[in-house]
Amino acid sequence: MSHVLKEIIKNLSVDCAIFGFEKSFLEILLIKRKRNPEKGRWALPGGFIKKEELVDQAAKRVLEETTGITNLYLEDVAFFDAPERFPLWRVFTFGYFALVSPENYPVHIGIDTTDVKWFKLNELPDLPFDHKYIIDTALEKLRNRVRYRPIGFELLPAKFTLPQLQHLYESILDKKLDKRNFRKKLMAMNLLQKLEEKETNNIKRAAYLYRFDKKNYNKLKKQGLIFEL
Amino acid sequence: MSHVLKEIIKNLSVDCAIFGFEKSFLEILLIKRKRNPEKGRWALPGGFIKKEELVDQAAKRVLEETTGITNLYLEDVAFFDAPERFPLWRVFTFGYFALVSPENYPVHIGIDTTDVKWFKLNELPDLPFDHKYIIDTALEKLRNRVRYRPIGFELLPAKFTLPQLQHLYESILDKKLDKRNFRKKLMAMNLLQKLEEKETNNIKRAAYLYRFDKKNYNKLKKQGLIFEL
DNA sequence: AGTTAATTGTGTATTTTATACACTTTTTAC
DNA sequence: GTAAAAAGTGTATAAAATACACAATTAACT
Repeated sequence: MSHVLKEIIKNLSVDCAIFGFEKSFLEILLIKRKRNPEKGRWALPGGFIKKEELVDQAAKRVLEETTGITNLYLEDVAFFDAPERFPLWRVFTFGYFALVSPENYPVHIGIDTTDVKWFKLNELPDLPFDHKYIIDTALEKLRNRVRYRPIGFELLPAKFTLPQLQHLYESILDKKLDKRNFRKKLMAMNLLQKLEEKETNNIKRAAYLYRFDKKNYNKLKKQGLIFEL
Repeated sequence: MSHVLKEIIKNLSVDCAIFGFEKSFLEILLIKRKRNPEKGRWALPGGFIKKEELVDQAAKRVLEETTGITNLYLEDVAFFDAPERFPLWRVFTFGYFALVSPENYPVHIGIDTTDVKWFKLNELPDLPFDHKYIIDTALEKLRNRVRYRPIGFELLPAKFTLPQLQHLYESILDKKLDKRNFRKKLMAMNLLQKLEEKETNNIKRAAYLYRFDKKNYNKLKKQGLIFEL
């Protein structure tokens, strides 16, 4: 690797808001900072952009370096430019987000990091910089998305129940949905396969498991009817 | 003005795609560059961000300095980060856009500029850097907007005809609309006032003039049903 | 074993919104 | 005065979103 490739751009960074859907709850991935400023605090995975790097690439690299997550499609959310957002000098940051099934993306502790953990969205610790604001902005984007795209289907756990899925949508949209209408719309998309199995370890009545129907999804995608998250 | 306020950030700029709607056509405002690189060519109004400045402010300032347009609400489109987009060194740029009625925003030749002119979108000159791509991206954003917001109502000329307005929508969406359905939807919004006057200087049958009903617009806006462009 | 409580699962009727579609009126140019 | 171009106008149909209630399953409790 050449010297140039290692050089960073000191006034540009990326921060990643990785949302996870686990057991009906919407979560977010945070890292514990190894260095100052804000050493020891939980924060979004982030880092500086390098001299010859595209911002998208920087986001992927930074996420991998800090959390071990690789091969994830990250989407641009917005830029954050408040002059005092970083205390030492002025840093503009690009916010990125993704929605994943945590079981598909095992994490490990990376560089500049002393811990990595999923937090339920309503149990967030106090975050440094403008990271809470970045998360809120990313959530806002997720909410807009979910209205007109079958979001997150590729990112679900292999098997899931409809109540879980509805719970995910309700978490994202922050409102109750009608069970029958939700299912009707889902079924109309023709993207789910009902399995014979039911969930285990449940209290009360067990729900049927479904899996995502990749074949149909790819067919629709070819026709341009569905877009990648 | 302090020294710091004048200092620029050499690797960050803004470029403004200002769309105008004049006599049924969608146009864009370009400036002729006074300096190298690309001296003498038509390009988007743009310039570097200053050390203590928000990006939104930079966009407003740059637009005013180069074209004389003041007091215009500009909206962020996207960032552009291709390493070779600026030939001399690496510059990230933030694209901004607005949709205006040119008659409400008279232009004059500003700094670093030898000319300012509105160009019809289908009669664009060859543009330097990635400016054509920035315009296409801004148009894409405009197209998405127009679907679920009564775009541009505040920005129309004081008096306009429905065929003109329909033409605007058709230009943005790049497709024909049904006259009756278009009017039905418009009228349902309750945002237009029909005037007694008709347009002049016309060939064939003259169309009635309408004006934008600000009172109703503000009422709806207070209820959160309408958002600023 | 029977009862209670929690959760899953299922269909229809109504309202709202979007779409398709054709002729008359006005005005200018010839 | 007639031909040509554009403005103006309403209804019927299809599609999509919404509102709504009860029976089935299972675990926990007595």
